[in-house]
Amino acid sequence: MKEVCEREDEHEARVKAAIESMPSEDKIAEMGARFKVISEPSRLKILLALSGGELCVEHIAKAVSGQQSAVSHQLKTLKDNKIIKGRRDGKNVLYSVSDWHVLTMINVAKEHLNCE
Amino acid sequence: MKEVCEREDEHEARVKAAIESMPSEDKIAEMGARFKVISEPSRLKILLALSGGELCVEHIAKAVSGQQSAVSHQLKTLKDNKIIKGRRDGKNVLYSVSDWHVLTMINVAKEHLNCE
DNA sequence: TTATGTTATGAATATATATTCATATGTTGA
DNA sequence: TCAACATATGAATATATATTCATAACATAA
Repeated sequence: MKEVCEREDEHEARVKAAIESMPSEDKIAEMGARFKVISEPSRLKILLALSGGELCVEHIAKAVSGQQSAVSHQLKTLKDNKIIKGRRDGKNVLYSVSDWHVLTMINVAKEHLNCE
Repeated sequence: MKEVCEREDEHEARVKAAIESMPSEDKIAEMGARFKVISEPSRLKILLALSGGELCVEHIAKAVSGQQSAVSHQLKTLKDNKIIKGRRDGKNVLYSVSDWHVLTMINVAKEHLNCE
């Protein structure tokens, strides 16, 4: 086995541990997909808006100053990735955050920003 | 003011609150950038590998089964976004996660996945 | 059923960015 | 200074996806 750096033993053990505990490609892809969905500013704004409670599409659009069509596309993406859920209420569909994990992550990210 | 849906008062109050507490465009862009950087599977793998401690570039490449050049590009992106930091150690550069917030987010995401 | 209001979606365009290859830069020891 | 190794980077290509416009689908009330 070729020596890679000055700290071969220490690093080699970590590489081994990393490989063994590395989630499957599928799991990683799914985790990444969640982060990616949250990462887009337009969707992040929607989530921040929804953190106060459920809203209908037009009200979401008002809250984020976006167009109906764009917001609807974004809502679909968020829903497909199980970040939010929707329920019909008469003519409207009311959306809300589906999981506290999402809000936790967003709050940790906010905190991260403030720590600098 | 035009009525938007059946729950006008409730929603209107939330829209107002959302707009008032909405972070600046810059802050949102920065938060989004962080999530985006973490979202790419190749970079997520690197972070998972680094969660066990610092590693040099070639060992990172081994841990994630990636090529040196690609890994180096990814490391630069992670570093530019303050997700990781590097320190020189002789011929090598050792990288490590720069902030517990990052690991917290990743762990919350893992948990989120397992809850389904 | 029709008119109206609300939300969703298909297609096109524009933009962003991950990866690769080739090569440059930087570090150490002889 | 030179040789060998480790890491970084520029440019090109390929791919992904956000937004817009136009329109479809759905729900309600009359």
